[in-house]
Amino acid sequence: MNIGDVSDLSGLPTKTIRYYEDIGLVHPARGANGYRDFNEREAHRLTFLARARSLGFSIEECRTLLSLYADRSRASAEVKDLARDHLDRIAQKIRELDALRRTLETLVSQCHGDDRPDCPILDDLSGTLGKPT
Amino acid sequence: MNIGDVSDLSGLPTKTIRYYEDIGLVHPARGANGYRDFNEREAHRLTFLARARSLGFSIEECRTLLSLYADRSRASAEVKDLARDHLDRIAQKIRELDALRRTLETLVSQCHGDDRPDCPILDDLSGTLGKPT
DNA sequence: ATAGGTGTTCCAGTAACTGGAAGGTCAATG
DNA sequence: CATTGACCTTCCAGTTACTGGAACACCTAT
Repeated sequence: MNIGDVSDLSGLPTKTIRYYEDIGLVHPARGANGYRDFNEREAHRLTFLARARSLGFSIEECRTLLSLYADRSRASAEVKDLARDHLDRIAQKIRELDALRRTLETLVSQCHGDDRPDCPILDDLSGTLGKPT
Repeated sequence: MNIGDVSDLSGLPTKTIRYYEDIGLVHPARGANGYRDFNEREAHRLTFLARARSLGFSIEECRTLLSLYADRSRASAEVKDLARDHLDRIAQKIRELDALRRTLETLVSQCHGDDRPDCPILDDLSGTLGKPT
């Protein structure tokens, strides 16, 4: 398969696939014309990567997941730990964003938002008032 | 004030402050020795930036906010619009992360996580099963 | 004089791509 | 056979918002 085919298959842009080869996540063979030639296994690694990335795993986590996937004797506990760490980070990020959202909502609701110049949002940013949050 | 002083004041690392000067967010004067010399106004801009960044506004949004802040005649509606756009993006991000969290939670809960090799998480990533989410 | 704590510049690296230029290859058509 | 257009190649640069480090100047105090 050429790069365009695995791109269609995996949903990853060709640019990204070439990048993944650069950083050693896939190892396609090369045809006589210099084109990359993906076999089943390499194509499968790409769909695996696409899914793992869409779940928010970092490239390095994906690298680990791929090696765990290739290791037929690894314990599922290793994978679960990685996934749980990732889950914790996501949950933490959500909490942070939610705190941010609440602060911003308060500020936005306090700003009358008309053509007058006084603005509680800028007042907060400039620190001229006791800060909320 | 030297850069170290405004760093203490604003909570921003000196590296970041130099970077902010590079990209034109602050314009400190220079002393005879070549050291940056921050007056009240420039120091204030830095605390403004620190707060705006901590609320998740991008550098370019901060640039806009600073100019709106400097413009005594601007309408508060402009600021409110910017803040609301930002709020919308945050809310969207939260929704996405939450969907991710739910998917991962399902996967993690399905994995027995012991020393056996079979693992629903990897199965999902490899696409050998109907995908949840 | 010297030591430590500042400050300066400049270069490179981070994460994960993305865009674009310049050019080679392939399949089909006229 | 030539050409067209889609596809492929490599390489370089840019993105975001910094961060680290090297090499060097300066300032204060002992």
